Amino acid sequence: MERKKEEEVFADYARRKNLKHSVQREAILKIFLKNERHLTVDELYQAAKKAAPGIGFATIYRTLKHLCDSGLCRELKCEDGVTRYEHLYGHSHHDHLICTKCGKFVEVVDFGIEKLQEALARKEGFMLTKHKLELYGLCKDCQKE
Amino acid sequence: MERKKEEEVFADYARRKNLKHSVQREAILKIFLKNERHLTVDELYQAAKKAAPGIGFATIYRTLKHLCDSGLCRELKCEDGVTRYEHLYGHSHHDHLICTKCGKFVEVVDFGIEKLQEALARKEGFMLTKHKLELYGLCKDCQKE
DNA sequence: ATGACATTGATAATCAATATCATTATGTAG
DNA sequence: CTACATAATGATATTGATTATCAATGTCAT
Repeated sequence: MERKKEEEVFADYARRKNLKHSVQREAILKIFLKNERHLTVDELYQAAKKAAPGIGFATIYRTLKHLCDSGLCRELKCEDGVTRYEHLYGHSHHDHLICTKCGKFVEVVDFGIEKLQEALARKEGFMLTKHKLELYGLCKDCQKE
Repeated sequence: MERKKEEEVFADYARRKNLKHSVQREAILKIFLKNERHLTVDELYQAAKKAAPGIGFATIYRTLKHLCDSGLCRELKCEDGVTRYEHLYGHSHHDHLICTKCGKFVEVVDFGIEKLQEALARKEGFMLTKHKLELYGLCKDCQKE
């Protein structure tokens, strides 16, 4: 039972949605797939301009929407006001550990925390659908300076 | 060792900053203090208009900035894109349990979770400074419908 | 009452994200 | 290959939230 590759997932989505090909979208997709980092719209735009000069922000936003719809990508509204995009497909649920100095993002999970969250919600009569946990601090390297 | 009242905290701040009085700011302050709920800018604006007709959004924003500076208030950027303002003074750290249907906000704390967060961060070499935990789901009432 | 200066509201400006729209590109059917 | 339907693009306008600007007004110590 092998998992489909991200490229395939998007190809399926494109077929379902009757999307046509375009160098711009392919460029953006390629950049997104090559980067496991959490990219901002601007970073994506800067990188895409190299492969497809003249590309506009609208196309970046449009393509990101497609990526999210297809299940490959997830929008992350960060505390600093910047919106970042992370890989979703094949990534199980996780939270984020974020360095407030260098901006490093680390994906973390703790089943203990997850369990306690459930218990906490139940105690208040809530039925949980999702949660968002972001831990901010200084990473090992940034503590030295 | 009694704790100062919120009114006093703001008065001290105003003195420090050489703020002058104004009916508008006093109206906003009064509304904020009377409401323990998590208010949006618009709710505050609507309420303030009754006490000070002709008041502008700029004044709401300016006053909220003062309230935050003074330590009475905290800005909360929620997942739904709406910015809310909550009471900070005298409120120890807490997280939020949010109903995605009716918008109810419940303040919660769980020391177990806090401990595990610390441990998790330590394991990754991070020194935590703050965190943000939001639990989304349906509250008891909204589950019935 | 006066002068220094904080405050206000209207308005313009900014910033991220969306919508509009004429032009261009893609792909399928002949 | 051509034609046609339609998706995609980029420029530009628009929106919504927030901030900056500025002339007019309010506050307050003297």
